Amino acid sequence: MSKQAEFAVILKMNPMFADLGADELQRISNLCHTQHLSSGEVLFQKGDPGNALFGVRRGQIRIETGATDGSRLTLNFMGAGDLFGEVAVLDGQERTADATAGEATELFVLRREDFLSFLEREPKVAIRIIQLLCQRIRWQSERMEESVLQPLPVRLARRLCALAEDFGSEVHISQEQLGVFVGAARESVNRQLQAWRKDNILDLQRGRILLHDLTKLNTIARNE
Amino acid sequence: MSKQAEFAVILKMNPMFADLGADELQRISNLCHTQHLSSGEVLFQKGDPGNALFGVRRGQIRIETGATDGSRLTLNFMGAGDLFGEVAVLDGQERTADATAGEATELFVLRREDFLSFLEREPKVAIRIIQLLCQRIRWQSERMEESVLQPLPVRLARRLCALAEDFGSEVHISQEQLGVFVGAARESVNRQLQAWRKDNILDLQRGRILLHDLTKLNTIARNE
DNA sequence: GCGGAAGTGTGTCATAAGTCACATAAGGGC
DNA sequence: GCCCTTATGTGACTTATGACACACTTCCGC
Repeated sequence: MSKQAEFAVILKMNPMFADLGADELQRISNLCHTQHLSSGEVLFQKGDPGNALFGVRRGQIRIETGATDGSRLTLNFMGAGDLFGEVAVLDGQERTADATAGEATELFVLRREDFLSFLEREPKVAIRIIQLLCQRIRWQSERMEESVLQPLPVRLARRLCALAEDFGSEVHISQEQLGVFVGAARESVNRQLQAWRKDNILDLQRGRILLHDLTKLNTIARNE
Repeated sequence: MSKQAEFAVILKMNPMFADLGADELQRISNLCHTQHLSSGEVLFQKGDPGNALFGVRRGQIRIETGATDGSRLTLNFMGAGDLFGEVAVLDGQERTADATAGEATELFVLRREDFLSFLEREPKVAIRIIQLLCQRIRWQSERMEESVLQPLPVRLARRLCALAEDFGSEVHISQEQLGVFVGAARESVNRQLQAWRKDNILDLQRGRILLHDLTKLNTIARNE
């Protein structure tokens, strides 16, 4: 499969591009480049202009933020097939976090200038993008109301399910970071995880969580 | 001032159109129509296709939702100069709430089909709109994290300040509805308002709140 | 293998906010 | 005026979660 075709597949998996036609996807894919990073190399830092969209071809990128106390907290992991910077490529605003390669990584790069001039030549695609952004705005505001008002177990279950999508049943994350993800204290996260461990829903090890029963976790996440 | 010029002024006041040039605003304004509603008349209902953007020229529109128990809760009031349906006009999705005229009302109407074909002819404006939507997405996600994690007094103060922008220092709203706005129980809202009344920040009457000290309220809203 | 750092487990306490249960008050229609 | 509905005020209780404190464990470098 050509590099471009591979990138098209990744785009297609992202909700933001999923509804575009094969034809349009292919023309966007033709704009892409690739970039290699060695482990630990910095892709961008907070404050850099957001001048591209990235797709992970292989390897891993960590999205992290330098906390005020000097410690670093990982906000997200992007693995093979993940796309990030969809918004930045469109509006060029500053990056709001740092991105570093967690291992040797190869990225697809779609540069802002290339994408914008493409949109200018293809107003129909631009309108399509507008509609997708609108969907995202709606989706966000639904989630906003819904999600944060949920009790901690629900938020935690949702996050774990989401992580399971990316990493399978063995999620490599500290309870501290999990707390940051769901907006809760580390101790509260720990207590909830302990409760689930007693119910054989999962198992705990230093720095990782083994998910045994995704089904139950999903039920909790739905909060029915 | 011509009808179109008046509409342009309203558009300009909305963050979504504020950064467009005078020239572009004027061309958009030229697409507008007007519509008259008598008091109590229904503008649209939940589930209707979102086929237009509206600006209130005079009068008042209530955005409300039929709760499952049959009672109606007002989610928002739109007064003269307010714009609503910015997202619907772009993506045409279903309305998520009902809109009714609270009094005799005259509206500016920008129809979806007119706006989209305008964007198709003017890809530069479309790209501009894309960037504005992106800003909104960023703004939303910042607020999402920030706002809902704030304690109730902060959320309440913010909402009251926002209402004061629209209605001046006499806000006509029930404590019940205020509770819905900030995602809190009516009783909690009442207790906080009572506390502020004791501090002479505001005064309470049946169905309305008199804001005496917006400055203090703003300080609380900033949560410093 | 020692020592420190980082991650984890748990008890105790404080607090914000929801829930329930009333009492009271203010308009509105007759 | 008189009732009825709706809005408001408040006390008592419960619960979820954060905050602090501290023990214990695992890993890693020297």
